[in-house]
Amino acid sequence: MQVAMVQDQVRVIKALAHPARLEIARALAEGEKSVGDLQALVGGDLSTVSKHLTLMRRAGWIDCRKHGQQVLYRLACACLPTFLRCIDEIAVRSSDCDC
Amino acid sequence: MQVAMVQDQVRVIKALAHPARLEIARALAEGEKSVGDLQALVGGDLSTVSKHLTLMRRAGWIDCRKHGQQVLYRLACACLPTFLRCIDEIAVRSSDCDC
DNA sequence: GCCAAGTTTGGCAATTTTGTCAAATACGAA
DNA sequence: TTCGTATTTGACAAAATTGCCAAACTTGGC
Repeated sequence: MQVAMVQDQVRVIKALAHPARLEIARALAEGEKSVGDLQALVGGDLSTVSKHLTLMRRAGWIDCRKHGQQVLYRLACACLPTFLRCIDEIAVRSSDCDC
Repeated sequence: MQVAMVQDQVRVIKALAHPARLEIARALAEGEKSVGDLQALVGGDLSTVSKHLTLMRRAGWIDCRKHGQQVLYRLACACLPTFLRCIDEIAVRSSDCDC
């Protein structure tokens, strides 16, 4: 496994390793949303949300398109549900016993 | 989705969001290994590797057992290959075009 | 008991990530 | 063009993560 490849993979993982970004990913799994829509969901400054989205887009998780004044974001990968199922499974198990 | 649950999920994701930890996970997918074995693989200080392993264990990705003076670590979840396949797919796609 | 090998823990500086404000940009409507 | 809404970018302080060293455990063999 090449170093550059591992770094890309880590960048992909880090892009979801944040509460707001994980919630954004879940929301986009249900359909396209604007930056404002997502801010209403996760809170915080609009510029913060915009930066989260840039990060996720650079990593490859999401795509965007312009629609009037808005920028609509949507999932770019079909494997998110599978990914989340795996995470959920482990999260439930680890919260049972934090020894 | 509850706040505590999201935090647990983020902890699980973060546990693989590091080059050394991702390589450790891949290595353990092939079988049990000691801390020393893993240090030989990823380099760095032994204590650093040990801390990575503690983090991954707390998150729920791995388990360990004592065997003489050694501590043998192994994967605790079956979904790692699925997880990695998803990450690889996105990593390959995003490295095509970093616009 | 004592020693050596293997591992973990505590402390701490260096680096990276995060969030907010202000300013800049993009676009449609009047 | 000018205005108003939507979004992005730059700068910077606060917070979290990382990696190394030294010291502390733990276990098996003598």
